[in-house]
Amino acid sequence: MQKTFSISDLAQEFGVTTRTIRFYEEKGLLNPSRDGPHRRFSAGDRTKLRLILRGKRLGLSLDESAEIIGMYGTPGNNRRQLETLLSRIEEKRAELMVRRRELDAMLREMEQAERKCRTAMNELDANA
Amino acid sequence: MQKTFSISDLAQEFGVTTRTIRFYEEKGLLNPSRDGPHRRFSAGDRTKLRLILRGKRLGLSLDESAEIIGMYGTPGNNRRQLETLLSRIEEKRAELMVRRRELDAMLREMEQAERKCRTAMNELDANA
DNA sequence: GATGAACTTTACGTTAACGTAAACGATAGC
DNA sequence: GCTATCGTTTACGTTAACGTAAAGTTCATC
Repeated sequence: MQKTFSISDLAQEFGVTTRTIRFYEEKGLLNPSRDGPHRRFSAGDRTKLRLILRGKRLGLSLDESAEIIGMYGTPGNNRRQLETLLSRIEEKRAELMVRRRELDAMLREMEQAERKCRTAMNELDANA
Repeated sequence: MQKTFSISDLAQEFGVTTRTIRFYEEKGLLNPSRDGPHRRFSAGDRTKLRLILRGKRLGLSLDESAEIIGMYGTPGNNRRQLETLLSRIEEKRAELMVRRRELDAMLREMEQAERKCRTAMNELDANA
């Protein structure tokens, strides 16, 4: 008795078109079950969609998001698989931390631009 | 006697092709002067290129990067212009802060995945 | 003065991520 | 039984951000 979602449910909730969702399925990022010809999305699919869209906002490609999502599942039971997974996680995490630093730098620069702007406005006021 | 850079200087320094740099000029993101037919890039151009490429890594489009770079120059002297600029800066800054929160969330999730992975490995060790 | 390296312009090609349109099926309400 | 709504598949179109190839120029150097 799990809750499921239609394609337009998800499209509306996340502000994307149904075409987008079908495209993600086509690429293997989503695996809805079928109710006749109609897609039925699980809560897991919904979560994946949320992660994909967040990844997009952060500048990740769909393939990158797929890779990251793949890291979230239950890890395998094989030693070598676990080690491979762990190193891939570490690698991605390092990448993301670099991005975070760059983002922080950009934010600081914008704060500086804002200060310059306010200073210029104050000077206008002073000369009025 | 300012230092300038050739197109291949910058291409090599930043690990992009010359085509990429010409493309950015074509789009108005860079404005090198000319030495005969050859482009001469100033330190300012170099900085802009650096900002563009950083923007790309953060998932910004070239147009978005251009907009942000435009915010860094010396602000105008007109009151209305200043107010417009200030609100655009504020808007972009808010956007970037949202991204930062999302990036942090993703990083936390990856740390969690890493812990799960390590736990699984420890269990393998224990049962050996 | 021929060669090679670095540069130029012009122009068509490519990939990711969808948009858009056509043509069709199921189902609910009037 | 007609129509509207929601879904389906198939297939070609579009945009951003370059890649790639062709054909020519300039300048140092052998």
